[in-house]
Amino acid sequence: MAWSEVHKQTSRLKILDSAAVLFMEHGFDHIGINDVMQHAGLTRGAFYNHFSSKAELYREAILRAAKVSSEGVAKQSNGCVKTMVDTYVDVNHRNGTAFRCPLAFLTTDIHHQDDDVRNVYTQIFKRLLGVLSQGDTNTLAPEVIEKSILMVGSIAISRAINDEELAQAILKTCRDKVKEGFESA
Amino acid sequence: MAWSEVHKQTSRLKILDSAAVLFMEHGFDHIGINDVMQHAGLTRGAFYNHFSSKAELYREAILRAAKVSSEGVAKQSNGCVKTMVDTYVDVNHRNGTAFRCPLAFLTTDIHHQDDDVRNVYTQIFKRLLGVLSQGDTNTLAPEVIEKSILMVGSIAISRAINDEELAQAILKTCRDKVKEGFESA
DNA sequence: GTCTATAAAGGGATAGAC
DNA sequence: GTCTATCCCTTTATAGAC
Repeated sequence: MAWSEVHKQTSRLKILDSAAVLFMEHGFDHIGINDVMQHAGLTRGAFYNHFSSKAELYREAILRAAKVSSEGVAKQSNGCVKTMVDTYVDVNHRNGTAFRCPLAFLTTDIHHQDDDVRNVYTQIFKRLLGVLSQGDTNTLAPEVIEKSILMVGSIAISRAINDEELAQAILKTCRDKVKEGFESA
Repeated sequence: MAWSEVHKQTSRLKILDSAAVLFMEHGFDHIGINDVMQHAGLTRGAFYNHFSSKAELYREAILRAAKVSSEGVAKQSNGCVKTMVDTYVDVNHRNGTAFRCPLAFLTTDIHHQDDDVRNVYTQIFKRLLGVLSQGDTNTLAPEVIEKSILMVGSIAISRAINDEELAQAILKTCRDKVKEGFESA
């Protein structure tokens, strides 16, 4: 690959990483192209050499955030599902430290977006169902669905409310409930 | 009360009802003052005789939507908690027909707002905990928290995903789970 | 490939007539 | 109290120099 090609790919990834962090934290409408490019160390004009629109950036940023998020969880949990749940349903996730799962950070934002974005969200949710079903082919078993809603819902709702004590209680309760039935490492 | 006073209160309520519907359905950023006023049958210029800012309107609209929502649920359920859950965790709620609970429709929008808005959201959530605790003073019992997350989370997440079949499965599973332990009417 | 400059559109808020 | 007209700022997207 030529130098200019490498340079372009590097810039693209920087833009994508910045977008992933900023969109998850502040939502689609509160982040402009300018914010993303400044965070990436570039200027606004260069954006359209990498993405055709803000909407396209959003789609790719969600996938990027999901990748970073699932890799971050996997790294800490070493394949143990109970530890994975502990890492996901945690105050550090709620506060946006380390990683930010788009399922929980963008829940209601997604409903206002077009079908392309909603498809991406749906695919990521189905991946979570796959992980929770633990090899069982029935990803729609009641326990699997219930646990997925508790995981995503507890993070999303604990982020919305303005009461630290209640937020902590929500996280602890849901964390314990989701871990029920999984084998210890 | 003088005629002009009555007129003003009538206009104010029309604005508030329009704002409640539009904000719940499309979110804070996708609805302008103009949209709200047109929906209410008025023009933009008249808005600031009733509210001092868009943010103030948002706070009041959330409270209004919560009131409409809880009254709508109560009306259909006649005091029976199981029926209340059936009405709330339903595809008609998911699709925004009839009523729209701000807890589930604005979950991630709220995190981006100021403390006043987040306080309102938190108070509404605590009211739900009170209803689910059924007179028991311990609104932070694990079952109460768990049920509240399943109710709000199932509506919020089923609205985000783009797969009708999965959405229906989520609603049915969570509805059944939340009803466990409550007495039939 | 990245920069500066600018076009074009949208929306919050205010002024003043009636 | 409600209307029309307007100010002003933000933001997406494009044009053209280097």
